[in-house]
Amino acid sequence: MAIKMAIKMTVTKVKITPSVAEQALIRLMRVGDRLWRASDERFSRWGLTDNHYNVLRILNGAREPLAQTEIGRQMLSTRANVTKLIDALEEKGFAQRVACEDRRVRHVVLTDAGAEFLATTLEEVIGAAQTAMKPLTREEQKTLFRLLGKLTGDHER
Amino acid sequence: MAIKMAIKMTVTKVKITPSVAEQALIRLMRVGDRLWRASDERFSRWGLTDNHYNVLRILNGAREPLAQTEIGRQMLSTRANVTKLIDALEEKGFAQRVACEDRRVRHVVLTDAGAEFLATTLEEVIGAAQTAMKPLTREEQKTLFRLLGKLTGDHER
DNA sequence: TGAAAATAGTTTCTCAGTTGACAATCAAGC
DNA sequence: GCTTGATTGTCAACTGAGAAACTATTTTCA
Repeated sequence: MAIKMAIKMTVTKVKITPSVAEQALIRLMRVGDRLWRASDERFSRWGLTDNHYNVLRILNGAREPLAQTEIGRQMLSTRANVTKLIDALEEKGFAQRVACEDRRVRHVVLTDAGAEFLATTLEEVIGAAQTAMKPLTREEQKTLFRLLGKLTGDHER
Repeated sequence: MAIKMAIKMTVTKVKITPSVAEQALIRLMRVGDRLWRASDERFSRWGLTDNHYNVLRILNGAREPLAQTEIGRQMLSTRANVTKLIDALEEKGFAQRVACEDRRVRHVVLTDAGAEFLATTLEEVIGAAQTAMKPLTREEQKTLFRLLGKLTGDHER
């Protein structure tokens, strides 16, 4: 069916011919968004957000107890938000705040329960990553990794 | 200063050796997140979110008036959210709802003011995209685009 | 030393976005 | 035709994150 009312319609359009750069950028943001959503959905089944899980992984990877600020820095989040994330993780028994010499800071450590949770869920999380990346060959995955790194200067590390 | 209290610390750790797939996935989500933040900050100067701007671009690219549901579908957002986005854009005079034959649906069109806003801001937006993508050569940008498309099946379109 | 600046964490407020319920309208099947 | 089921948009309640103000500490340096 043709749309009839389009006769007196505003036809002012801005001519946009997206450059390669912009097309790539848009697709990148789009794919990232989609992945975040999928990830969020997965973790919500465990009553967590991906950010909570992220904290657990960071704690697990740390050799020493981390200050909350440091956690926030690693995950590009604010101190205020870290406070809330740790509150929730403590409530669940997955993390614990411990005192620090510097009485301003509170260190956070993974509890045994937190480690166990990580261990039991890890398989699924990794599996999901594998599935998400499956359309790409191993070489392509490496290329993607390298290009993304180059994009943000991370390839130097 | 060494941390002393680490003596009776929980040392339970889960051994995680991230696969190539997972590393690429994490970096992808991370980069996407960073780009969204940058984008959000840019648009906030105009009193908009990137999603508002996204709607404007979608409207601009459409040949016919779009139903709100269709807009939501294109930008992976919910109907309820589209309602609020359009409310805001109408308030600003950048978009307008028009009646439709099917009286359930409300079509949305870009107004002249909206088109003008797009035109005046486009240069900066495109410039920002160019800057963000600058670390990659044109070839690499294409590769990135292709790989991302392959990842989500978009390369078929 | 002691006052000012800096830092860590918390709290409060706000905001964009999602979920779920709802009314209005259309489509399908009997 | 008429009723049942789908679809569209809206509203209210909730959620997660950010910004700014605040407290408690520590550091700086005059």
